[in-house]
Amino acid sequence: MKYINVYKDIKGKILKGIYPPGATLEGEEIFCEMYGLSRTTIRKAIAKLKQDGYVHSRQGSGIFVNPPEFYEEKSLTTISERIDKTENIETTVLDFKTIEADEELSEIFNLSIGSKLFYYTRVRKIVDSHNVLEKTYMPYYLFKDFNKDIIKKSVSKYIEKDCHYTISHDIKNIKAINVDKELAQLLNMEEGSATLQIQHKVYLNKSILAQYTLEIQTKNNIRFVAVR
Amino acid sequence: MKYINVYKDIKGKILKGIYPPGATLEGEEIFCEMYGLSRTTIRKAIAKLKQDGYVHSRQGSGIFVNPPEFYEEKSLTTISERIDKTENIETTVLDFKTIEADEELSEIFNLSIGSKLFYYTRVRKIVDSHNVLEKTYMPYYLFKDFNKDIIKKSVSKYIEKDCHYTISHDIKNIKAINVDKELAQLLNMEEGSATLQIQHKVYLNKSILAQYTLEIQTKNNIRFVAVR
DNA sequence: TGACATTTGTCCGTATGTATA
DNA sequence: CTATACATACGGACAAATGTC
Repeated sequence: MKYINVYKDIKGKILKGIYPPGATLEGEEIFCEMYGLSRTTIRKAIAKLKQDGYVHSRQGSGIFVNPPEFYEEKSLTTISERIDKTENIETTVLDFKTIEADEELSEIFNLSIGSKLFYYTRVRKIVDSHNVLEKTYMPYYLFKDFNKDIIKKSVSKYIEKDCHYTISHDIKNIKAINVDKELAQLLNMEEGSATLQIQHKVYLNKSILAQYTLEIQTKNNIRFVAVR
Repeated sequence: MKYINVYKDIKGKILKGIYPPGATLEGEEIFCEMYGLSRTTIRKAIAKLKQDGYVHSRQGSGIFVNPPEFYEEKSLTTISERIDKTENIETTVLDFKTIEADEELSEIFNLSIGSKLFYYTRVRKIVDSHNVLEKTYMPYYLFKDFNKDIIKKSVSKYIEKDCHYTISHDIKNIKAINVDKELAQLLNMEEGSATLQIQHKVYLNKSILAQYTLEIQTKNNIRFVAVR
């Protein structure tokens, strides 16, 4: 875990402005001496910095600090994930109950029609930012002791820490939708206007679907940065 | 470049189904013998396979082939980039002219109002798939010999190969919009319905904006996969 | 429960290739 | 042309997680 410390150290210096955007970093050899580590380890740290968009490198030239838009708001951080990092989120649970799967849901979860599912909706307000409405479905047979308190906190923590499930991957589909009457009222938007809907599926090992969420954000915008 | 050959070989076998989803790959040591390469090199190839979503690995366990949704349609490949790979695109140029920057454009490009810009619109039909409408602006002072023939082919190649500029990065913003009358006719969509608009900025070194594109796709859907 | 072999992860030192200035 | 700096590659050693007996 030495390389991760180097990564954190350099990342911190970039975020603090000690290495400003456009700056040339010390060469790999210098870093080796500075941290007293081998070049392999330094390069692993640099590789992670590159992967996360903090720096880029050119052979024969050097390692350069990227401008902030490279690493801000990257890769579609929907709110679900941000909860673990900042506590600047107000959560209101609107609804929580168990329902029976209709045809659509049974197909999504690959369960028989009528199977029990947990269903909840919540609004999350990112302080000084936008609102998010989430509608989530989770199969009952996987999460028997699921309850309302968990929803106010972090559901993903519950899945991984309390239930000891391993989250394998998630798939997000982004779509434009017209705001309906219900949404318009809840999020204070204009009926019929266009907004982004994010469909979010969380999978456990063996492609078991653990969570199906529809997210609507009042902020009609998602940004990506790609480095050549 | 040895590792990239290994990468391509294994990737090919995954795509051909020789390694089906869920399969366990040969261990690293076996690969070393098979390809006659060191473990470092094999690991570099595996690392790239992991990065591109083809496989994942667990310490103490092995290297496993991911299901197709892990590597399909990843990371928002807008059409602009796909042109280099497949020739299955029909391009129709609808408009090509020079215009003068209004307030909005002058701000986007950081130029004074009235500066000359190239402007073109084109429709691209992905064979057996969907349509894309692009509206693009490019500053005149950077691309004096720009012409209609280039637009029919690859503009990004023109920027890099012919003009010898280096593309530093690009930023994409996704937004939901209501389809207006013009769009509805061009792309055979319903007026007022919601669809995705991708705003695409291409930057050269020193944060010079070389290209500003608004893209609208008839396919109202973008997918992402993230692996834990 | 514990011991053990297997497999990936991390790390070191060194050498050579290649793009850049 | 030369020096510099990153990229690729080799081989070896130990750590940590996993699965099995």
